[in-house]
Amino acid sequence: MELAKAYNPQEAQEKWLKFWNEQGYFHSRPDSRKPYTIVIPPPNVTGALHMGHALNNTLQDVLIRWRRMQDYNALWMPGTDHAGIATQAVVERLIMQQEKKTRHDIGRDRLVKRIWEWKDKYEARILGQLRQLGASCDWERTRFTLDPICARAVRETFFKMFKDGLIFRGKRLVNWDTHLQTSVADDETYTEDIKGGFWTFKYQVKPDGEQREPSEYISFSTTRPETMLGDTAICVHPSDERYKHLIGKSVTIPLVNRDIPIIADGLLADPTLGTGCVKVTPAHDPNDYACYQRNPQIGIINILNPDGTINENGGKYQGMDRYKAREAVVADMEALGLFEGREDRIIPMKYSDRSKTPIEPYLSDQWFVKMGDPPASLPRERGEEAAKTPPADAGGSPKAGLARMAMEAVENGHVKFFPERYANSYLDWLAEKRDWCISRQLWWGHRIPVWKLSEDALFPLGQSLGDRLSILASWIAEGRVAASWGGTPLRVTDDAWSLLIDVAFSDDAEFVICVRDSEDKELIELLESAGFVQDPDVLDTWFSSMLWPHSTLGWPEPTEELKYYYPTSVLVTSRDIITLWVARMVIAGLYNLQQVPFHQVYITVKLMDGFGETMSKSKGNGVDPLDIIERYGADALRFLVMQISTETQDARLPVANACPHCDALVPVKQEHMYMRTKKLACPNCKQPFRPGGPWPSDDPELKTAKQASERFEIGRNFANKIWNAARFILMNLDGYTPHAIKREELTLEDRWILSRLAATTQAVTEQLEGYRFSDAARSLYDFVWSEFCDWYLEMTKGRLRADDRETVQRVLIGVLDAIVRLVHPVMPFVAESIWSALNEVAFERGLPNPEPATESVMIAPWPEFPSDWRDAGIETSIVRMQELVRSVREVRNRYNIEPKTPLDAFVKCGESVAGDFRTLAPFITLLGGIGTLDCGLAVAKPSQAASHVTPEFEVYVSLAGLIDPVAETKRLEKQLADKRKALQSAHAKSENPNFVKNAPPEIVQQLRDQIADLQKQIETIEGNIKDLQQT
RNA sequence: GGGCGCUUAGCUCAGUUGGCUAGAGCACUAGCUCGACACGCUAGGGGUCACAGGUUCAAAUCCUGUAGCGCCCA
Repeated sequence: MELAKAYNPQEAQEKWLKFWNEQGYFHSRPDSRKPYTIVIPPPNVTGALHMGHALNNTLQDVLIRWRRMQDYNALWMPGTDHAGIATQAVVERLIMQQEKKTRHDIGRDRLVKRIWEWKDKYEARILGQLRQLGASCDWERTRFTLDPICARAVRETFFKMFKDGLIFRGKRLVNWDTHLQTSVADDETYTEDIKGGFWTFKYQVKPDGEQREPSEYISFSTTRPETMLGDTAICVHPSDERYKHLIGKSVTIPLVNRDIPIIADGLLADPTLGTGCVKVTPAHDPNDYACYQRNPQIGIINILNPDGTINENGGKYQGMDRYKAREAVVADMEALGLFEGREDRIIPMKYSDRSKTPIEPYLSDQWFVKMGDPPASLPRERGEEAAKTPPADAGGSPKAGLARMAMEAVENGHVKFFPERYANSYLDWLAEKRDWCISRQLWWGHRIPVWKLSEDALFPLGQSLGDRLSILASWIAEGRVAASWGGTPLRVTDDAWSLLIDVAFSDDAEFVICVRDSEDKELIELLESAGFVQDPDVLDTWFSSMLWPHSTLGWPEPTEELKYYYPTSVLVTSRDIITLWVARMVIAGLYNLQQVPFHQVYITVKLMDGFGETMSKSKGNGVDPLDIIERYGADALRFLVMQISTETQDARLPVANACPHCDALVPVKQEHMYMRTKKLACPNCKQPFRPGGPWPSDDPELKTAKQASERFEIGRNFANKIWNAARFILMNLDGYTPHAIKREELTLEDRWILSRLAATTQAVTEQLEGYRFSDAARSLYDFVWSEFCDWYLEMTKGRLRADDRETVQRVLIGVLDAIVRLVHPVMPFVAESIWSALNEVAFERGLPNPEPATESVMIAPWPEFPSDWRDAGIETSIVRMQELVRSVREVRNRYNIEPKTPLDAFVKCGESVAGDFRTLAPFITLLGGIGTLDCGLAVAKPSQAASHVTPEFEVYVSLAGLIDPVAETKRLEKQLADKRKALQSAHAKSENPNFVKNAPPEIVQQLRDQIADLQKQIETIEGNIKDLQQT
């Protein structure tokens, strides 16, 4: 049988994806085997997958395919994330472009419908990309964070937390996007330096009531004068002598005619900056807000409407846009003679990534999850289930809050990070125990299941107060709702009811009810008809993502899957969501199930472009995995991913444009990014093209380049190398019969390759166990290419032409079979191609005893060989042979001698080395192109010869009539100088008495041996130089 | 500002707890169409391991500092 001359990745991908799918190999269901589970980090449905996703998912597939071969019941759970704000913003922008309408124009229901359509489209695209990559996900189980199963988990978790008092309502300074009119998370903003101003104003200090002092002024500077309208204090440093006497006095803000105090705060005011004195606007500046929290007596005033105009607190400026108000404030202050100056200044300005408009810090009502520990004096406020702590698997201390529980899971080793150092980011972040703001002013997401009593609907339930309370009490008792009043969860106890009544008549505190089941329509209707309205906000996307490891398995239903697959085995993700996602998943797992969601977390490297910049679509330095798969094949992409997955943080991937005319690769330069360059001339064919990038549409005039990177060639070449090794073997299988192999039938080189195979198999297994992907790729590459192909295959060529070739055929097939299995997790397509070809001609195969093969390599057992196959002696013999062969080849190359002209070689060496060489003589002569090979202690060196000296043998290649004594002498002298230098440093070391005293004996002995070898080699080379001069 | 990393050949990267004369792939140079493979074969050139100190018998490796770069958190 004969394979095609080169491996065709496209053909293989198409064929095997279909086959695997039809066979159902990706599907897993609980059985008696040990489970191995990975949940995919769900990609956002916002857009298509990029190389970073390809990297992350390749590694997961490698692990899944490998463990599946190890007879684990492997489940890879796929799915996608609704990615609240990102997806909504994309669709809103699209609608604006196409129809010039805002979300308010089209309304909530229609917008959400449009986003679902977007989601369907991109989900299909993303899952298609994963399939092309070869991802062996269990597609039948595909989930979406907004589907009914996940929604149920979200609802139940929210309800539980609400009931346990872990969810509360609070004020918070948020990043407000005045354009989209929503808050955005910190990671949805970016900062740019802009030209701004730095204004200095002064206020008159109010004299004390008793004393009548001459007027004194206090000066301060600001980059945002309009916020003056919301100032509630002037702040100085407590140690600042200039202002000490003013602390406790007050000033009047003339524009709104309000008195504010002068306070001291060492954290906010910096005496070395400007006037040393700052204004405090708690509602519109994070630092000022922190100051307010330390000094709550100063109060807090919000001056902005959601659209960025000034509200009623801004007095006569009400209704003005904030930037118009800034001008007006400056002008008015100047008119009052309180303006002292303005200078230009570069200011870091925070922008919303979604609308590209400036962010305003804005105080608003939000829902939070409490992360800290409950106060020691209070009983643990947890539901019955969670109260069973400490969790069986997590070692949570009984009084731990959510953050503390998750920290303990890592501290106690229930969750391990690879590389270990990432545990620090996790622990540091959790240690802050900052409450988590979970509400988002969006329409796309899980709606917050809380109903509030509207202000004008008092006493809504039933006829009398008693009826109302008993209805509510019965709902709470049935577990259908949880309620809170003024932030205090209500329980059906006498004490709690009396508390309720107190609060109800004393305060305007909010009365809120959380409904457990979205299908409890009757109850919801009753609530709404009684004047309750549902909170319009949705939950932060991470609230549903944190449940992913158990929501996908059907929680809160006690499913068979949940019991079998949870906790999962490992999470593979990127380091920038350790806090946002990983930590919260641990929290959710412990809270809902008392068990960690995964035992190990592998953090992948981050991909950079050739300039060390992170890849992004907007820069145009990103790469579409499908372009790479099309150009180099999925196996090539996957191999590169393995190769760059080292323990360090970043991996650079220089990107090039593939010329659409001649296919030459043109490196991407920084000036091409961000669509800055519209047209490039190909340096090869001189034709113009448009560089790849985030272009919104095709250009009919100018073809756009696809992106590529030379670095994928290594994987493509490697796949082809394996393919051709298989091709060679399959061409030489005439007369193959399966049979057990006896050790005594094996030749030296057979035992060598089996020794190396056993070593490689063990190494790769250990490397995968330790997530050392790059090392595993290297082990495979070196063994297959540099040992099996370069040497062993060459050594079999003579034997395959001889009559007694059964043994070598069996060894060849056996090693190939093992290679294909070892390579399969990384390069499944080329592996399956070779496997199926082998199945046709050598269905029964394997070492040491042949067995019928499985129908697919996917379900073949992972190789494992007896450790006594390792043979250090034989490995040394072969290494020695390789050096001999290389030294002869080197002479041939140096003298430019035709490959066909045989060279005579004389090897002076000890008897045991000579014995090895004689055994291997057929290969040495073949591989080195040697005519006569003479070895032994008594070998005479030829008069005109090139020489090569090693500690164990000296080679002389006869060069009668060809030798150039001058050049040869020069070369030997260079060698001599190197050896002498090495000897000198070795001597210096060995003569140091401390070395002998302190170094381990084997190191000392090693050095002595080395010195002896060097001395002998130096003598020999000196002799050879002398001989050369005599010819 | 705090934390975590990185800096080794022209480029991209290895270098496991300090221990032979620092490696690989690509690129480069020279030579090979000999039936597995030009996505290849053979050989070669190329590095003061960012810099400055220190610890040690011994430092690319450990410590301190400096410079540059990246990421996370504030």
